[in-house]
Amino acid sequence: MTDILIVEDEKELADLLCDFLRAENYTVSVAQTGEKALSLYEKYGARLIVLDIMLPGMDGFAVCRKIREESNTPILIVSAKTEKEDKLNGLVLGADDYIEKPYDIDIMLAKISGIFKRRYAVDEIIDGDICINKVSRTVYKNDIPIEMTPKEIDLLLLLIENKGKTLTKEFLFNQIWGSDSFSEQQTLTVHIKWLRQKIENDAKKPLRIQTVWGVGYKYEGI
Amino acid sequence: MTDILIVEDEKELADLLCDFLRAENYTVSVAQTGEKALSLYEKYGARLIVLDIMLPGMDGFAVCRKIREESNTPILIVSAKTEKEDKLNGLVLGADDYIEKPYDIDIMLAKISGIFKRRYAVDEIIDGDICINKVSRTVYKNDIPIEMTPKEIDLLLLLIENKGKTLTKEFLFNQIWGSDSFSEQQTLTVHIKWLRQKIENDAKKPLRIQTVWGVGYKYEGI
DNA sequence: ATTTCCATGTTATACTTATGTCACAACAAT
DNA sequence: ATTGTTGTGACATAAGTATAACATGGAAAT
Repeated sequence: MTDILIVEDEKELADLLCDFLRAENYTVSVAQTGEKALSLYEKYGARLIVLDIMLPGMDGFAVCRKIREESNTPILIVSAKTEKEDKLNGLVLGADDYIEKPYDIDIMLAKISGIFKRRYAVDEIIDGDICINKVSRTVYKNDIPIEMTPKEIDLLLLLIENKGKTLTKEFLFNQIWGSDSFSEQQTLTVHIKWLRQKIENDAKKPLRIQTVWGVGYKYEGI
Repeated sequence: MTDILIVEDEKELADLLCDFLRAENYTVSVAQTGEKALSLYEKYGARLIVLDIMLPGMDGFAVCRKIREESNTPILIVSAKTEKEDKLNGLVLGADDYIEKPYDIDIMLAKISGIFKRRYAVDEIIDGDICINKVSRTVYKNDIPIEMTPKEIDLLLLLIENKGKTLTKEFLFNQIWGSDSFSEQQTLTVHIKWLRQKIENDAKKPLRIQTVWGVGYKYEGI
């Protein structure tokens, strides 16, 4: 499935947006007419549709209605018209958000990332033999539940949700303990140690939670 | 290094922006004149400069030019003038974006976060057979990971992100060690040496990190 | 009330790695 | 050749991290 389907007849504008989105690791496809959009959607689906209202032939409203007949795929309406009726019309039709042309590219990106977050946030994270359920806050290793203290889960989630990223000790500390906390430094390393004992196969040679010397820690996926 | 250096003579405006940015966890410093800005930049560096054009004394364009002489740090121009020439001037000078006064704070924040994403969330910098992953802070040569110390990575990044530009020893030193550091001179050359041993094909004839005699070093792309 | 238990912090110490310094060699520029 | 600058290797030290053992304080159990 494609992440984002852009429906826009101005090719340059579509391409520009496309570039920015791909730079943020979305997969993107572009349709220049409503008809094309529907057929692409039929064929490949999409997680989000960025839909210009003003289209040659079949207009954006019609596309929106058609898509809503069969799914709840989020739709972000783009329109050059500033009239209120459009805004209303779009949202009533089931669009999830609205942006006016000409738009600032950063605002557009922020809106899109917001929609993805709200709509596609996951509550189960799996990495190798580890599985974390964010809702129940339970951790399984090889399907066997592991007792975790709140702080441990917080720390693990923070690391695993930034898999591959090096997080500074300061950042980790502020996120878990709050920047106004008194305790420091060693507290973090001690908790890292406990976490390793629970999730690493060999706590002596941690593969998952790796030390980045002088900086912090990072979680490496398996 | 500071995240954002605001150059703005209207103190209230600067403070306001400053507060918003700090709330988003950027570190911020403010300069009210061009001269102050340059000296702050020399001393502490910055990841982004938000630069008002209309300044008492040395104007924004001059500041922009000066900074461009020694680095590629992104610059966001702020201007009350709406004339096109400004826009051009600013962008030609190498500014990365442009915003008009009075600006909407949300747009400003979106632009800034956009610049940070595009510029610093670039995971990978590739140059020939060298690949640096900034988020995980790992360096690969021919896909083989190379062990790097924090200072080495900092130094390499600073050089490679200003590819082709000669960075003075003083600038390099201030950026990596901080201008208040005691140690000096030889420390830098020693670190350069270590870096060369790790990334040059022939450490005796360094191609990437070139010595600019009497001035400093520059990274030459392959 | 008292005890027990457990998550969490703290501290001291061993250990590992990075960093800075120095003396001297090599080098470019004049 | 002389001078100032840069490169090098050996070494000392500083800084960061891991670990174990212990302290604390609140919640649950008795």
